[in-house]
Amino acid sequence: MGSIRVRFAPSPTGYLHLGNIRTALFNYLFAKREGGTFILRIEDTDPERSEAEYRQALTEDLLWMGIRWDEGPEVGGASGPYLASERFSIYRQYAQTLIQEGKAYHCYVTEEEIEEMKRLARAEKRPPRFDNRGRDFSKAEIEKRKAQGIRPTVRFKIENPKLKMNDLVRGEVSFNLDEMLGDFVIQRADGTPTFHLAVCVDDALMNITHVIRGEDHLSNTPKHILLLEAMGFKPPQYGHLSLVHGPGGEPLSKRLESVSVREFRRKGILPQALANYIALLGWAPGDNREIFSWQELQKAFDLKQVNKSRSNYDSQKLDWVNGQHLRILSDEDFSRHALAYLKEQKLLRQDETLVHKILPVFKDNIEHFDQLPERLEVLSDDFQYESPAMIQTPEAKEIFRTALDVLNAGMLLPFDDFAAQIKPKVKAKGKNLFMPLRLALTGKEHGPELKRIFPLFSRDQIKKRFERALAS
RNA sequence: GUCCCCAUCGUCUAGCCUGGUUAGGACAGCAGAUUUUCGAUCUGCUAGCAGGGGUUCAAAUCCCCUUGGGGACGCCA
Repeated sequence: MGSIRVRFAPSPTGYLHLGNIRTALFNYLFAKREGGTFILRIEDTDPERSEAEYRQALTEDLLWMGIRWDEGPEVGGASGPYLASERFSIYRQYAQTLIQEGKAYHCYVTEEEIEEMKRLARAEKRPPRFDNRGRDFSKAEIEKRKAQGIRPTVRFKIENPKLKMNDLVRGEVSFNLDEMLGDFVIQRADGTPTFHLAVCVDDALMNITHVIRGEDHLSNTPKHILLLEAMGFKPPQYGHLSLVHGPGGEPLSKRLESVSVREFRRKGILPQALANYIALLGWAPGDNREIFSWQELQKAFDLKQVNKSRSNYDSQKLDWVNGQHLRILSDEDFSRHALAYLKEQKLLRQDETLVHKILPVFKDNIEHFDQLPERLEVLSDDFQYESPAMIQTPEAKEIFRTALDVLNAGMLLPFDDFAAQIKPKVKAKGKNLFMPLRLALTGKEHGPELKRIFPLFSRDQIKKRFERALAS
């Protein structure tokens, strides 16, 4: 089945968020599993909202995730161009043909009239659908409106009131179009196409076999099927993914920064961890596995097992998944990824070789990379103490004095032996002994095991730190 | 309002199609172990079939209704 062709067709009107990237991922996984083709198409049909910056960000985010398109911007392909804005003349042709065949018409109804109509409908508790009034304006009426300077839209005629489809994830779905759909606009008064015309023409011309998209498009699907058929094309198979919502159940929006792909990058989430987590939203492998590598994910993912109900984003579970992925990495891979992150986010403040050497120490200890800069403060000699009170007690001072004595008495010992020497000479023990030691050495209450941190410093550095703690 | 979709622990889910399970796993929470500290790790515990009616010897599972949630109803996508 190498003939599968899917597409991800975002509009460049904001940054990609969790829901968008999930749709992209499911398309990608679905296609790759069958050896199919994944196409990226930019749906910038609305010049007013589309921005080049977002287009750039979008491809960057996709690539970061590890999603590569076989056809699309930059890479090209046989069905290009892949920017809707470069295809306007094609859409216009199809609109023209539909008009000639009597399947669409120039509509001289103004936006003001439609507003008024909808307002009325709502007031009377009727569905606010277009009443098709522009369909049979008389010649005279049209001439009159033309004379007033009204530019027409092109509307597609809805003729079939009932429609059934078989959705890849939801099964059989039927629509009663009579109640909900009026003739809809396929070309704006300024001659630009609407999304409906563009997707249908593009999907058909690009030979898309499966359209996997968000459930918000489910009610658009009858429009698309009707349009496609009117143009003489066979509609693709549709699959509508349930939407992901925020932690409180609120809908995700492109303005919600906390769920944007860029925010996850900033936070230092690994792309494979994000993919792993996102895939688990609405899909489960059937066994009890939770952690997947990219390869395992590609192998295991099956659109048939995607469930129909909505899900909520839970940052705690994402963090956990990311932590698991971090721990799977070898020390070397961890350092490489972490360093790349620090550089990308411009957070590298210390000597690179030194940082590279110390990084593995934190591998078992963090959930995402943005916790690193704070941890790396141990490398500088003048860090702030997280809880100054803890090193100012008489017991703490006693510990520091003893530590200095031990240091001065002989050579630098491994941490366990070092601690063992201090222990019998001071009153404090357990937590009360180790917390002051940790504070004096690292300035923090949390961190890796002290015996891993200890060997990274010279005897002089250690001495200085205890002297400083003693003086604080 | 109308149409469409959905409904298992607080959250993500398995089980539903093909009725018989102590309703399984994970995150979070709580407790313990370990680490002479925190974190990480390990073990255990708490917690769920939205409600009502059918069908059936038997219903999370099949059917209907109610309720709740979501989506669509744009010259946005």
